[in-house]
Amino acid sequence: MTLRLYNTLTGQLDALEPADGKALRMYACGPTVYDYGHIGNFRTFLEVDVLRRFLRLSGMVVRHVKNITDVDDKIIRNAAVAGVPIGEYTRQYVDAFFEDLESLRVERPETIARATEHIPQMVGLIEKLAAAGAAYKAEDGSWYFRLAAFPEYGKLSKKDLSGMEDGARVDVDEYEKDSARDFALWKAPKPGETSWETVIGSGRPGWHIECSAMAMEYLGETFDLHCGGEDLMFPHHENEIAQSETATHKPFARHWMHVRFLLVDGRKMSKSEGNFYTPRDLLLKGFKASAIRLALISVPYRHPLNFTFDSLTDASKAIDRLRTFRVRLAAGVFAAGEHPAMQEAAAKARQEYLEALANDLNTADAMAPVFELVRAANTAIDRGQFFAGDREAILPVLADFDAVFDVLEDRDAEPTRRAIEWAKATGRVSEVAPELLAAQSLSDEAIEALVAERTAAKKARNFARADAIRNELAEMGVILEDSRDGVRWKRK
RNA sequence: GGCGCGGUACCCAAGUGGUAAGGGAGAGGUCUGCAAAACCUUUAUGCGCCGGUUCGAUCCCGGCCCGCGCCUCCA
Repeated sequence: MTLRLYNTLTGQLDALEPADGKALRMYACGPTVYDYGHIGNFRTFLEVDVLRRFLRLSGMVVRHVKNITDVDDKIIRNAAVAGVPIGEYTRQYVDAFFEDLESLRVERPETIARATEHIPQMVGLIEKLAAAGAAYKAEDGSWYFRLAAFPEYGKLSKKDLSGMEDGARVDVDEYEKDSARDFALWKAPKPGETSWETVIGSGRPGWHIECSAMAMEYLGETFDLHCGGEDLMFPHHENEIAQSETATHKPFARHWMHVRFLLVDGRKMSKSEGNFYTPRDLLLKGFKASAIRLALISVPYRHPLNFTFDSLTDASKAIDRLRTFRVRLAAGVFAAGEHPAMQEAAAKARQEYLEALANDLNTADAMAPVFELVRAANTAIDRGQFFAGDREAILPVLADFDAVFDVLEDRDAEPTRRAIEWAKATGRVSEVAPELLAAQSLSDEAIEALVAERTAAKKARNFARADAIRNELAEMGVILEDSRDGVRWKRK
């Protein structure tokens, strides 16, 4: 099914297809690793994950490049304060980033490109711009892009900068620019700063140049899709377009996708507002990784997402409903045959699910038919009108759902365990929810033993003892469900 | 000031020019030793407010109110 995706460049829904008819080449702006990623960052990465997963579910081959900005002013400053080389400083955050992506089950792109490993490509691009007269070197050795060289500047963000007077907002640090809006391609080092010796001089790359250089390195001068958070639209992406298209005289990305911001309690998340959360913070509070994932992707990417703790609780319960249903299907014993109505319901749900996603990745709309199918199937099972063939019709629908949403399999213990380990290692144990520590201390074997004891007590009609065990487990965050096929338990 | 977005039930949140998906929560019921899970019933004559277009508007147009984002580093 062809995805119709909003294209910032054209302002409309455009079909997203590989220009070469083979593989969809996409570039997504990744993190600047000067600190732990927060849920706002991860919303963007998760939405891009939804995109690539849907494309793959549709049978498309995807070549996805994600960059890691491992050199910039903040990194240099923070590393200097810590008294370590920038590579050492960023390593902890790069590692943490990948760990968080794994916790949130974000698929790994085909290529991860680190800025510090592509300095020659960036220098090459700057030389090319210089040769074309679009880049110039300032007295201190910094290089700037001459905005006047690219008349189409502003076409992505629809900004008309013609009225902007030169010098109206001159940054005092950048007095050497020819024009106030010219942006840095290469920054000359201040004393003691990390720098590279290159043919264009000593220094470090400006931010925008890395994405142009790396995207072209792996995807070619023109590629299919460029993604990022809405804040990157201007000036970052606009600058990428300017420098890339000036250098190649070819369109840079054909399609641009921008993920809207996540808000917390209706406000932009920021450290100073005190509403700033990382996935780790939430795991330590006792929220499951799968709930974080679902909460962050269940609102379509083009709408602002208002994050609240309630949204996590809601997501967690929704996941429980789906997981419980799947276990019921898997564990149930059904007679051979099938029910026409159920078969039809499954086919309809799958169709509606795929159509919703194909319509600009409307995840909220996509979930509805899946839940409707769950209810229909539960009802049929309750009434004994559900057959083995119906299960076979429904399981693929759940599989398609999970190919994108990826929350049905319970893999929540590991991210939580990792977060607790991290908290212990970094002196944050006080931030760990007490019930989480209690639950962690209870092994699966210990739970099984208590469940067995309770079952025995029930058989002896010693309900007081049975209930006592159930309550004890409940306090440790373990929920029991009696069923005809035996007792099921799960961690809350 | 410029650009843009949103205001749908108790909460979250889709959606369509023809009469409001889904999730969570609440209430009542079925089932159960009791629970849990599941199911059934129930919860917006209403989609910020006021006009207009239309046979008909939550959805189109205009005005207004409220909230938010970007325009500077930022996912």
